[in-house]
Parts: sequence; structure tokens; C-alpha cells
Amino acid sequence: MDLEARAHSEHPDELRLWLRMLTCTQLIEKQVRNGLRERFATTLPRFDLMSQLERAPDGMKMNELSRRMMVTGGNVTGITDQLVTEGLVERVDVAGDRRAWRVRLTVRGRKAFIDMAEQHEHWIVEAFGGLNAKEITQLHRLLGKVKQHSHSPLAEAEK
Amino acid sequence: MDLEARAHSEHPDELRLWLRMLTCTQLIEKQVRNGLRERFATTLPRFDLMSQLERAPDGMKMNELSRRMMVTGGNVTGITDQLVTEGLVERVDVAGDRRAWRVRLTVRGRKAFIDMAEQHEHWIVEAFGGLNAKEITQLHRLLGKVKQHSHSPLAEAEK
DNA sequence: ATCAAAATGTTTATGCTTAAACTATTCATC
DNA sequence: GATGAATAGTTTAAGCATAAACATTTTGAT
Repeated sequence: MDLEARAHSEHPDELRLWLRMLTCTQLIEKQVRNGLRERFATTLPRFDLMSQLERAPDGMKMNELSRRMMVTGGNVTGITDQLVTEGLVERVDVAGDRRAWRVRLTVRGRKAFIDMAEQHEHWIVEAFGGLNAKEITQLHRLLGKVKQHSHSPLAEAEK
Repeated sequence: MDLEARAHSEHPDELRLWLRMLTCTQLIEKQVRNGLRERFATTLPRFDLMSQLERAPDGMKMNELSRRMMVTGGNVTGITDQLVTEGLVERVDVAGDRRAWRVRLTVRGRKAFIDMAEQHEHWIVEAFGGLNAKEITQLHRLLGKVKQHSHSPLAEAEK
């Protein structure tokens, strides 16, 4: 009994697909959230933000974090504030632009992230354990088409 | 620039797949949320709850709503409260169990839902417009395996 | 019949997320 | 160099979501 229960025979295949996709995403996400809470006493948004910073040793502007995380700027402000309080990230001045910050991992933050990322990777690999390598590639490819279509501007012309 | 930017070559294929899946889900979900807000001045959780009730003319217990919507009971209480205030659903006594309610759509609620559902279906069909019928079936099948694996209890044995 | 355990739903405290309004700074064009 | 528009980030108000604690009712074992 889950989201899919709401689809029935009269509905188009696309709707059935969407509900299944949502169900899968939520199932996996819940597992990850629980894991992060139980083992690391943290949350998914915090992990996501740190994850974005991992490969940016010089840090990243709030702006860019917002775009990459696909959330609003105000949201990034809040999560960053908390991580700063916890000493896991820091705000650094940007030379030549007094409006902007760069946010970057502290040494402690980087260490903490590496621990979490290893476990996170494990959870994700396990989540897709029902698929073989070929199926994973196939799924990746199909979702690539979905993503590409969703980004194309002509979708806006619809009514 | 989105969630996928965080994956790089050293990461396992599963992680790349997961980030792409999240990206797709979020893109589509955002479109639906915006549509519901702009055209119907409502939200996705409210729509989801009403959607669950559509095929249950006698209503559904909070309990069951919670399971099907994959959210906690407290959450269902809050959303139901709002929909009751708006006159779109109603709480009905359950004969023989004074703890429980049945929640069901009002006449007005059912009408409102039908309007929204038609538009919603359109958005979803459009979202998967980049795939042909065969690809939709394929994607549905692959996600079915993911879902099944996620539900299997042996996944818990992992460390 | 009694009483512990389970089930149903709500409340509370906390955190995430958004849209919109806001402040401060930079840019571009004149 | 002034000034209007754009950009960077924050704040605010509202809604969503959760886990945990709670109150009430039902169930089941004795």
C-alpha cells in the first residue's frame, strides 16, 4: 500500500510510471534520512550541502550552492547557518564583491563528510541491489532522456 | 548545474543513477507544485490526499491514508484539518470504533479534485514526453524491480 | 471481569522549504 | 559620476514533515 495504489486502469501509463518513480525515490530517501539521523545525527539537506562543497576546496558561493542543490537561496542561508554553528563549514569573504560569500568545508567538516559519504554510498548501492549492471545503465539512460526533455524550453509552450 | 554535478568518475554507477533519479523527480515535482499553486491555489500534499480519497466513496481511515501517502499520521491530521476547513473533505464516525474516523471527499471536494486531476494528468504526460511508449514500459519495469528490492526485508541485514 | 498491550489519532517541538519582501552592493548606460 | 537595473544574500510568514510523547479506545490473555 503506497502511492501507486492510487493509479488504476483508466490512467495513462505515464501517471502509473510517475507514481512508481515517486514511490521508489521516497523509499530510498527515507532510508538515507534514517541512516544519517541514526548514525551521524545529521540530516539529508546538511549532507547534501557538504557534498556539494567536497570538490570545491576554495568553496562555493551561496548562489551556486542554491542552483546545484536545486533549492531556494533562503534555504541555503538557513542550512549554512547551522553548519557554521556546528563548525563544519565556514563563510569566507570574496575579494572584490562585498555582497558575496564563499562557503567551504572546514577541516573538521571534510573529515566528517568523508565518513558519512562512505556510508551513504553503501546505502545507495544497496538500494539498487535489485538491478544488474546492465539494468543500471539502462535506467540511467532512460532517466537521462526524461531529464533532458524536462529541461527543454518547449515544454513551457504547453497549456 | 544540478544535483548530478556532485557525481564524478570515482563514484559507483549506482550513485550517479540515484542523483539523476532525484534530479528528475524534483524537476517534475516542482512543475506540478507550481501548477497546482498557480492554477488551483493548492498544494501537492492536499492534492495527494484528495487523490487517495477519490476511489473510496466511503472514505478512508487516517491510518490507511497515512500508509498510502507514505507520510506520518501527524502529517495526515494537519492536512486533513485544512481540507476540512476548506470544505473539501469531511470526517465521519466509524461505527463500532470510537477511536477512528473515516475521511471522505465532500461533493465540492470531488468536483474540485476532478478538475485538478485532469490538469495534473496532462502535466505528467508532458513530463515524460521525451520517452516513447516502449521506453515508458521499460522504465516502469526497471523501477518495479527497484521498488521490490527496497521492500524486501533482507535489505535490513546490511550494515 | 481485569488489566496489559496494541491500535487510532492528536499534539508538540523541531527542522526543511518555499515565495515574497527586503538590504546592500555591483553593473551598465548614459 | 549619477542612476536605474540587476545581482547576492537574508529575513519573514506560511506550510510540510518528522519523531516522540500523549490520550483514548479496543483487544486479548488470563
